[in-house]
Formats: sequence, C-alpha cells, structure tokens
Amino acid sequence: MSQLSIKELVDRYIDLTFAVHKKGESLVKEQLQSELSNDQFYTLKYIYKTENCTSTELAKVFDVKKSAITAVITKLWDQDLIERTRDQNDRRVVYLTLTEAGLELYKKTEERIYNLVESIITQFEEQEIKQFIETYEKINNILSALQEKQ
Amino acid sequence: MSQLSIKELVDRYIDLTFAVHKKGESLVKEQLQSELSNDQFYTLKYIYKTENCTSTELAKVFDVKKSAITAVITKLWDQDLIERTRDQNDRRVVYLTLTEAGLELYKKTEERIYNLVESIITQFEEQEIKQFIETYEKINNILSALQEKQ
DNA sequence: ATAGATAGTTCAATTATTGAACAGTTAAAA
DNA sequence: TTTTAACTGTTCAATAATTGAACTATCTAT
Repeated sequence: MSQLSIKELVDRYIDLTFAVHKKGESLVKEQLQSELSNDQFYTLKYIYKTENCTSTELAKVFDVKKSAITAVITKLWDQDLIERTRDQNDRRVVYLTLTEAGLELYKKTEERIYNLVESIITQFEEQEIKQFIETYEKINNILSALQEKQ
Repeated sequence: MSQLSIKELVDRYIDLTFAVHKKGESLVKEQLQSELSNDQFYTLKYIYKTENCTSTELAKVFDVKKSAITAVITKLWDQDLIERTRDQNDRRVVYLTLTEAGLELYKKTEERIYNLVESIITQFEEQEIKQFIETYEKINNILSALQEKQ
C-alpha cells in the first residue's frame, strides 16, 4: 500500500465511523420513540442475551464507571424492567435479568430496530454484506487486543 | 438470502456496531490524553476540513441542538482554539475557523489518532480494507437517504 | 412596510457521568 | 486463625453535556 493511499484510507475510515454512527444512533432513537433511550435499549439487549450479567461486566462493556451503571440499572429497575438477584455463593455479586415487562418491551423495540437494520442490509448482495461483517469482526478483534495491552 | 441468515447478519451487525464504537472511542480518548474530549477533537476536525463552517451545520452533523453547539464552541473559543467571524453579506451567520493554536493542537492530536487507525488498517490486505470502506460508504449513503425521508 | 423565516445566543432544567467514600463479602497471607 | 488486601455494588456531591424556550439581530418575500 502506498503512503498516500494509507492516509486516504485512514481519513475515510475515521470520517465514516463518525458519520455512520451519528446517523445510525439518530435512526435508532427514532425507532425507540422515547420509550427507551438508546443506551437503555442496549442495556436491555445486553442483559437479555447474557447469562449471569453483572454491573461490573456492563461497566466494562459500556466503558463507564460502575456508579454510572448503578444509575442506569436503578432507573430501569424503578420501571420494573429488570430484576436484581444476589449470588448465593458469592454474596457480593448481583445478577441482572429482564422482568416479564422488561422482556416484552425489549422484544417490541428490538423488532423495530431489526426491521430498520434489515432494510439497510438487504440492499446489498449477500456476498458483499457478509464480507463486510467478516472484516468488521476482525476489526473488533484487533481493537480488543489493543485494549488488552492497555 | 434465507430468512435465518438475515436475522443472524442483522444481529451481528448491531452488536459489532456497538462493540467497535465503544472500543474505538475508548482508544481515541486514550490518545487524546485529556488535552481534548473526543467530541472536541471531532469538532476541530470538522472545522479544519470545512470551508465556511457554521454552528447550524455542526448541529446537523453532530445531531444535537444549536444551543449545545454554542456551548461546545464557546468552550473552545475560551481556550483560543477557534475564531468566530461574521459573514459581511449575511450578518446573522458566524463562520468558524481554527486559530493558529487550534490548528497546532489539532494537528498534534490528529497525528496520534491517525497512527492509531493506521496501525489497525495496515493489518489488512489492501483489497480487504478497501472493499470494507467501499461498503461502509454505501451504508453511509443509505443512512443519509433514510434521514432525508424523515 | 411588514410578516415570517433564519442564525446564533442565553439560561434554567434535565440527564449522564465521574470520583471518592463506604458496607458487605471473599480470598490470600501471616 | 487472624488480618490484610481485593472485589462488588451503592451512595452522593460535583461536573459536563444536552435540551427547550425565549430572545436578538438579520434577512427574504410579499
């Protein structure tokens, strides 16, 4: 790769990352219709798919302090969307799960987000979008490795 | 594309978007070393590359209200990093440009971010990353079109 | 002329996040 | 065994970012 080419690629990558993220979050927000904030949706999503989810884990994944997670969780807990259950073996740990109401709201909103993303993805040839996601996963792994070093 | 395959792709796309963004922002923040916040960096970057940049334009690109932009801009202006110049033909409009100090700080931080992104991108074959960016640009265009409709 | 739109700002209220201190619990060392 | 250190989650005050409404100044179209 020539030097010029790399600089161009880097620049386009940075700009695209920014632009796609902003537009994507804006469209997600529109779908959520102020029933949930974007981060609340992602929190429910993470709890939904994660066995034995804890605050510490959420803090790592969302890259915020644990006290911020407590605030987010408590707000969802106040709305009876999630449950807190103490581990009986290690009584420091609190596991987070969706309540029935939380699951229902999550499923409802998830469907809208899925439809949105599906409407984007299906505009591509299968091969192109699969290749894209494959490279995206490699990037994710590289970033994970970079953070490990930290 | 089979139905199952689409749902899988959608799910992986959503999760990757989230994960890559969080890790990316965290690494960018690390490079900025609290000289600038991430959004302050992106603001300087946008002003740097944009002829006749205005608050209204920034509000649209960053997807926040104009009053939020005023706050961001004023904070950078207080640090003498940007200048405000009134349009002589339309005196409502204020153009934003980098001061000498702003340009210097931007260039310094930009280099660190570029090195970070370059270290990621150069782990790929040229063809793979070019294809990735090409698809990324198509996604960006699709999202722009979706927002236009709104 | 005037009515309506536009650009940017101010300010109070809301929201999210941090950092430090804390309680309770567990694991490891002396 | 006792003590020390580490870990989990929470509270709370301080900080930062964002919104929404009201406002000034300016421009455009009729």
